[in-house]
Amino acid sequence: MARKRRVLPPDERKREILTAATEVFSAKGYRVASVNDILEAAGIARGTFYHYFDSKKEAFLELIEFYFSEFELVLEDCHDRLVAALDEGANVFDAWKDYALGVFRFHSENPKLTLLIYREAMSLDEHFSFRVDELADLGTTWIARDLDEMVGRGLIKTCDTSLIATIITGATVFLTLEYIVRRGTDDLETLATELAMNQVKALAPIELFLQPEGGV
Amino acid sequence: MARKRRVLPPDERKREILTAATEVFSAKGYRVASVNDILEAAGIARGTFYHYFDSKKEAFLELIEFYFSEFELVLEDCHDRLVAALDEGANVFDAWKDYALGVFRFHSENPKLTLLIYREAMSLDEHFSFRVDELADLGTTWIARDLDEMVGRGLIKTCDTSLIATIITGATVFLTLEYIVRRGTDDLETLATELAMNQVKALAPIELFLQPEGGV
Amino acid sequence: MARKRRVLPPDERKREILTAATEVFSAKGYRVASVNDILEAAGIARGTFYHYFDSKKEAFLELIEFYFSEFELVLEDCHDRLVAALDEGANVFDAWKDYALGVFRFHSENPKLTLLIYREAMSLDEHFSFRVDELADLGTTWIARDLDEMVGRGLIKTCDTSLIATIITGATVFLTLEYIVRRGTDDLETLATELAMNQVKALAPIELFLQPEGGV
Amino acid sequence: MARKRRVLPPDERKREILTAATEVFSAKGYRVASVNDILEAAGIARGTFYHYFDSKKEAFLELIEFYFSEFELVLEDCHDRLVAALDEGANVFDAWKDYALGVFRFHSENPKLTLLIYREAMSLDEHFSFRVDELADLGTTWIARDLDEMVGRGLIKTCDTSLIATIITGATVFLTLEYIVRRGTDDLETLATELAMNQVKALAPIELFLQPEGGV
DNA sequence: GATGAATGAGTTTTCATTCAT
DNA sequence: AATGAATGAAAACTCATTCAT
Repeated sequence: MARKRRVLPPDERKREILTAATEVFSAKGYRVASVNDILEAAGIARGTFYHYFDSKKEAFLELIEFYFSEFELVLEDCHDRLVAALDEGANVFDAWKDYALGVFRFHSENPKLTLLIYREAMSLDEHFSFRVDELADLGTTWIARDLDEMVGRGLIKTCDTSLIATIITGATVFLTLEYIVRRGTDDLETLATELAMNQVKALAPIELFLQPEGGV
Repeated sequence: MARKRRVLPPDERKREILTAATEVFSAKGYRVASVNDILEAAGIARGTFYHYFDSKKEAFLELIEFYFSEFELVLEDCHDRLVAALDEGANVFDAWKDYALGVFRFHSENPKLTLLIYREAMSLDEHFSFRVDELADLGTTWIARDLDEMVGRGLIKTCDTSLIATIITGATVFLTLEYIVRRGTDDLETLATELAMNQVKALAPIELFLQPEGGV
Repeated sequence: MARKRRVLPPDERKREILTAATEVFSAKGYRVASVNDILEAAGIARGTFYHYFDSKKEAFLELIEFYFSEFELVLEDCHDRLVAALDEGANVFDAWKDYALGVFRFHSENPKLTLLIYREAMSLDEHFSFRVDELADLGTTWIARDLDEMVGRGLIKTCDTSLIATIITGATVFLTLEYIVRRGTDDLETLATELAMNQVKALAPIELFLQPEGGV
Repeated sequence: MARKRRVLPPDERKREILTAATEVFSAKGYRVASVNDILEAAGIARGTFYHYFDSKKEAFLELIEFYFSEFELVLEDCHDRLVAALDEGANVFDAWKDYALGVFRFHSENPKLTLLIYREAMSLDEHFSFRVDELADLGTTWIARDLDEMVGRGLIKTCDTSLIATIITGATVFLTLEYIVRRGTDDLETLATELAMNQVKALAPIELFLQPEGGV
């Protein structure tokens, strides 16, 4: 009675399902998206899904884990390049812009997954909160570490790097969601330039320009 | 087995239910939270809930609408005070800090509601997306308008105010969620100072301190 | 806190409620009609309804009982007049037409109640079936009795009077519902004439007119 | 506790459910019958019901549609046979009796469905009224058409065929419900004979036997 | 491996009825 | 008498998961 039996190498089939799941989860959110939606999107039968995943949740977690591991690699790479650049005496702006570009590029290559992650990150579903807390911290932690590095080198002023990291993370996330995910812009260069410039100025070690009384 | 019948004036009872609903929705999210959870939290019977609200969704929407209307008032007030301050020749930093303080204070007074809103705002549940898009724009729009105002007065440099507004919104939201909602800090003053300082510097009209080539 | 307290003599208030109930029940049917609908139609509060009736069902039964007792009176009266007419040597047609007219007139004066009764009579709700069976039989029984009377007098042919009574009841009910209730006709005279003529011919004692073979 | 899993071909299972639904709906009426009742009657789990029908209402509509389409076929067939018989010079009584027999036989084969339909037809539930109006008209329309045919051929007297059709429909419905559905009689022959005889006499073109004034 | 019919726990919602005021 | 807030049993429906084929 089976409609069609498309036999596929396990890995390929699994990837197909995960792609469909990304689509569906990012479009509807974890809760609203039903296994049915995924079946339809993937063009498979009910049983097939459960052959590859123990549950809807597990499929979702696999996507999250993928994002996490990839993003961590990106952050690691960005960090390495930042340190290398600073070691070579590059200016802060260029180094920082390069950093931002790396982050934006990663999200630009995975817009659906990005949307899915940030949605669910905020929604703090009891079942995922353990991972989600990590996510909230992941970017902030790396950035704070790199800010400390730069403060240590005297490239930026002494400051509450943790708080500034939160500011930068928020700015980055919102730019990503608004410009990359929502508007689908390709001009990551400009985005990175603006963000880097903004923070480089804000954190510049020289304080001359601010007069206590009167206009700036 | 029967619960004691607690008769209350309608307004009071409704407020009770909405408070319980805020608690529950912010703890679990709209989808996961069940009407049952609300009943328990509010200590009422099933019928009582439906006596005051046509549906779970309607109760939720009432909370959202409350946040929106209140927040809009706050933004309006902040704007008015900003313009007044600038008219009186106050410096940009003080004016901006005051602005940020207003926003932080509002969220500090409604941490549960704030969490709830930002969660659901991001989770983009099909049913609320119409409101959610507004939310994303609400802050950004007001801020962009005020940035334009300041650019016009020559108080900050000419820039893509819409993009900068996105940065500021992101920074504000993340600070709010991390420091006010999550850590429950009371020191809004410091938060506002840091945020204002950060952006006032970043947007200062004088460019002396940043050399195009070479270290900062 | 009470909106308005319209104090009324008990009987009048009760009649008001029953009128509203008739309206509502006939418009929606017993099951679909809610106590709420009745409250709205009667312009009273919840408690007031339950002050006069123990339950929705009881209010409904009161309407049914009213119909039954009134209709029984009508049938009794019709029967008496039929016998009297026959005693006086009136022709069957005139007597029968008069009979039908009585029945039609009663329903014409209570169209809402009639609709309500026939609806619910058929719907055989477990709770009312005991009454409903009676209703189904009420008309049929009386008619069968009067047919027997006429057979006895040799005014109509010998026949299965119970079966014929069913036919006549069905015809009467359908004419009532279609012409009186649905179309709201006032011309009961024609209706009665047609029905009487139809049955008087069908039951005429002379059989001449039907040739075994060929057309009628 | 778990019920044994009975796997069945979809068509068979669906038929099972519809049969159970007919049973339940005809016994309790659409409103009072619960999905639970159907589950019990069909020996299936809740989910199975909703696997085959989107809602209780849809299952009910499917039954209604089945009745309608089948009954229409019966009426069409009866009509064709009536015309054929008349063309061949058969007498009105035989032709008409055959007609009635067709209708009775159909209902005799589906007594539960018949009861269900007439119940709900009268109960005019808001959700089904659209279909119900059709039902009321379906029989009447076909009969009126066939009466016109016979009037045209001079086989019966000129008359208000629409009104007479209402009479015949009412008579037929009541005979069906009382004798076939309620008493479960098998003797459709007698029923058809009586009904046909009744109306053939009533509508005979010859008027000799009835004197306008005076006894019959 | 693949299929999809079957399951049932869990949810939202309705509404007749009760009872404190 | 009259009010309407409060109750909760019962109903419809959802959907992740299981399992016979």
